[in-house]
Order: sequence, then structure tokens, then C-alpha cells
Amino acid sequence: MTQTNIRHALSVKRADDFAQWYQEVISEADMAEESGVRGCMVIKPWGYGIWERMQKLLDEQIKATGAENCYFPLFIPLSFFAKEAEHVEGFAKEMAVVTHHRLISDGKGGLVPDPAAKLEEPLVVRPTSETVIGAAMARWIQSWRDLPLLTNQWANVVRWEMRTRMFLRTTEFLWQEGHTAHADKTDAMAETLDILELYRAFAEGPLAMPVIAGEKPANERFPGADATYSIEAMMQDGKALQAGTSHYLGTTFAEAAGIRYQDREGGQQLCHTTSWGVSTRLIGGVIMTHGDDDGLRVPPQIAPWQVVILPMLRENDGDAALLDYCEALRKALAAQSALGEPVRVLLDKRPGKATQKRWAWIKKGVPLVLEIGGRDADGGQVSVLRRHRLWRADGKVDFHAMERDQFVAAAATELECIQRELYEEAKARRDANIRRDLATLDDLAAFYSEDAQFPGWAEMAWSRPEGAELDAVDARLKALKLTIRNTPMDGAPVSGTCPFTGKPAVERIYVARAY
RNA sequence: CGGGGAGUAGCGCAGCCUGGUAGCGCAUCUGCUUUGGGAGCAGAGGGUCGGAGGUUCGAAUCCUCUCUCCCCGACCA
Repeated sequence: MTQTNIRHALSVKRADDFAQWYQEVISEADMAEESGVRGCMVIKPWGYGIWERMQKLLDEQIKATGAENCYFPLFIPLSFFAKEAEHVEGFAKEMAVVTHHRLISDGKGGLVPDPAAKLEEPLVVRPTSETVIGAAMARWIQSWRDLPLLTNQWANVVRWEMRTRMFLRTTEFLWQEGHTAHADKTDAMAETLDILELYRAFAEGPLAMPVIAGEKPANERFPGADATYSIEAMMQDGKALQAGTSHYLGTTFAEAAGIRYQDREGGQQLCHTTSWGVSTRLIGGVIMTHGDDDGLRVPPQIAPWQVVILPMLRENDGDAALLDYCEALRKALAAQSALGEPVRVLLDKRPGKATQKRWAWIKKGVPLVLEIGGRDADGGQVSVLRRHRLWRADGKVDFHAMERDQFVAAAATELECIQRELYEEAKARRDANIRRDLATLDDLAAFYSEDAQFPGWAEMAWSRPEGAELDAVDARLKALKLTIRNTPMDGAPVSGTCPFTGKPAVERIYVARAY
């Protein structure tokens, strides 16, 4: 293997310790850091810049569906949750609660909540906003003419999870949550599935992250939902990551909050509601989909900078001319359009050697790095590094020398190519790690045994059991540390017997270890 | 929340058992040399040893409590 010659930018390789590698990418790419507050992270400019790119693209698409952005309170009265038993039960164990509004001295130099300032009713820090938005919907909706009501908010939420991991499961995280109300089930279900498709296209487009869109089994539903759909992505260690969800909530929340409308015949009807969201967890998904042993590789569409120019400064009289050349190059590139937007290009003029700065940008995963020296400037050339194909076979960094004008003209195509190749690479890896030939539970157990170490997913025939029968299946999977991810929406024909129940299969499921 | 590990300079670590001047590597700064692919040499700066309390003439080191992180589990749209 020529690989052994390569001096990678990270100290931990994916193959050696995936969890440690993941954390090293985050710190070395300068995306986020530990905050000192339990389970909460500081998202640094590079990580937040990626989030802002996701926000921008997704926000445009959400608005294109007709949804409008709003903002609802961070604090939700406990009584709002109490109205819906299943919902409150689902979140009760992970809610942060505000009980006081003032501190007083404890007489020992410290501060304690003032017993005299105890809130009459505790306030929950929102773990999700169905209840408080439902209360608003009940005020906003009177007539069939008010429907559908399509709202979205970009917000932070808090869930007091026992075990946290940066981006994947933090106590506080950022997300968008859409909440809609409809006249009937048909309309609400159409909204639920439209958004699921929007999420699929967003993941597979801008994020270059292949996903399976499908319906969750009953035991994995959102608390209070009639049906839950998800997009599921395979990480490089073979585990599944739930990357987005869309819920059909039936009339459950409408009943709890009194969301009713008067129909054309003058009768009172309950609304059918939906909710759907994606979060900063997507950043974790991008890391574990595209990262390599040199750090992150950011798909061009969500890269805060798509091209970084590094002048090889010598701290002498030649620097001024070199910087002029680089600045002209920057302008020429910024005038190009790639993937539907102006090319985002940074001229990194900070003092320091280009070789040192190069590795910092490689670890951040900028798609194209240009190192420009005096010889390039004199010859009208550029030296190009493509982040997603970094190494030559001999273990050296793979620079390409190109004519400047030729590179500028090809830059947009190059970025689009990188975007596509990252997707294709991830899709090929995922498809190669799905087993479709497991007909029995013994097969399944063998594939996931300690010895076999099969890391991917299994696609299996499924008879769609519910209730106690489903619980029994869930328990058997749990013994193998497996979970049911979802039933794909692709509508492919199904035959054979469900290995879990022995009954005729009606659909398929994906089974996997999960984050 | 249960079991295990850890917190000492920006980062990575040694020192702790057996209490007695705060150490090393990388990074940073300065100078010189080098310069088309992750530079070399010399010098310098930088630390309430996670926090609080206790034992002691004296605590990074011993004791108690506590906070945070990592791993395994449980939990988790």
C-alpha cells in the first residue's frame, strides 16, 4: 500500500477509532469546542458558517412551499405540555425547568434562587414547540379560509440528554421546526410527505449525503404523532443517523390546544397538524459522511469558502506584486457562478507561510486551495489542490499547475464536479454496505455478531407488526444493539416472509446500529 | 443515571504512590539562516495544577464534596 507513506493531517484515523477521529475533526477543523456547560458546545466560525449555508438554502426552499417564518417563546408553561399526555411523557425525562425568577445571597458569598421568587407555574425550556405553537394556531384559525396555516421557526431547543456528543446530541441545539395546520388528513399527509421529500433533496443535493426516506415503525414515532417519517443516512462506520423527521400529528395536538375551524357547511372541525425539523445534527452527518483522515471535506454548496487563495509571501519587495496577482485572481473567481450562486473565494493574506496555512484549510475541508508563488504570477499560472482528491499515489500532495484563465473558466465546473463526486462516493459506500440477502433472524444475528463486525445496514422483509408483536421484535433487535430505521418510500414490490413474524411481508425495513 | 478513565502553559503530556523551588514536547514571540511544497539553529515569554473545603510547618501530590470531558451501558423524534 502506498498509503503508508502518507503523512495525514490528523493523528487518529477513521479505521482505528471512529469516535476519537470524529472529535479530532471537529477540533482540528475549528468547528466547535467544549463550553464548560454540560452538554453544550461553542460553535465556532467555521462550524457556524456551514450552518448558515444550510440555513440559507433550506430557508429558501421552505419559504418556496408557502411556509412563513415566525418566532415563538423559549419558555413554555408546564400546563401547555400537560394537555397532551403522550407528548409530555415522551419529553418529561429530558426537560429543563425554570422555577425561580430571582437570586439572593446565601450569606456565604454565593447566590441561590430566592424562595420568595418562586414561579407560580414552572416554565419549561422548549424541547420542541408543538404545544406553544398549537396555542397560537388555536387563536389564528377560525375559518376554512385560514387553512392551510404554514409556519416555520429557526430556534434553539433544549433536551436534557444523558449522554451528549458534539453536533449529534447536544443539550442545546439549533434547528428549524415547521408547524402546519390543515383542513383534513389528506392535505396534512401531503404536507408531511412533501417536506420529507424536500429534506431528502436537501440532504442529497447541498449536503451530498445520500439518505433513505421512509416511515418510522410505530415504536419509533414522535410522542403524540400518528405517523413519523425520517431521512436516514449511513455514516462511514456503518451506523445510521436520523438526519431529519416529518410528522403527521393527526388531530391529537389540535384537540389538546383547541385548533378548530368552521367548514363550508358551518360545522366545527378539528385541524390536522404536522411538524417537521432538521438540526445542527446535520453538521455531524456531513462530518461522518465526507470527512477523511485529513479532516473535513465540505461539499462546495455548503462551504463558507469554496476557494481559498494562499499567496506564498516572502516578506520582501516581491510580495506586493504577488498580492496584486492574487487579488485579481480572487476578483475573477468571485465573478464566476457555480451551483447557482457566486463563487465564494477568500484571499488569505494573513502573515505566515502558505504551507502552514494550507494544512489548516485542508483540515477545514475547503474544496479548492490555490497556492500562488512568484513563478505562478510571472507565468500567469495557478497551483491547485483539490481537497477531495488530495494525495498522489507516491504519497505527495497532488498539486495541479494550470493556466490562470483556464482555471477561472473551469472553476464553476470543477466545484460542481466535486459536489457530485462527494455524493457519488458516499452513495457507493452506502450501497455497498447494505445487505439485502438476509432471510432469517439467524442470518441477521450472524452478520452483527461480535466476530463478523458487519458495520452496515440490513434491508429485510417486514409484515408491519404493531403493539405487543412489534415490542417483541424490538426487544430481539435490542439484544443485537440494532434498531429499525424506517420503511423506504420507494414503493418497490415486496414478496416473501417477514423473518420477525413469519407472516407475509407487506413492505421492507432497514435495520442498523444507530447514533 | 450506573460502571470505568481523565482534568497540570494555547494543545498534548510527565510529576502524585512515598507532601518540600512547576517540568517536557509542540505551538507562540525575538534574532539569524532557509525558501515551490508540513524548514533549521539560538534565545525568550507564558501556569490561581478544574473548583470548594479539610489535614499539615508546608498540598499538584493525602482526605471529603463538587463541576466538566471521554469510553461502555441505560436513556433518547
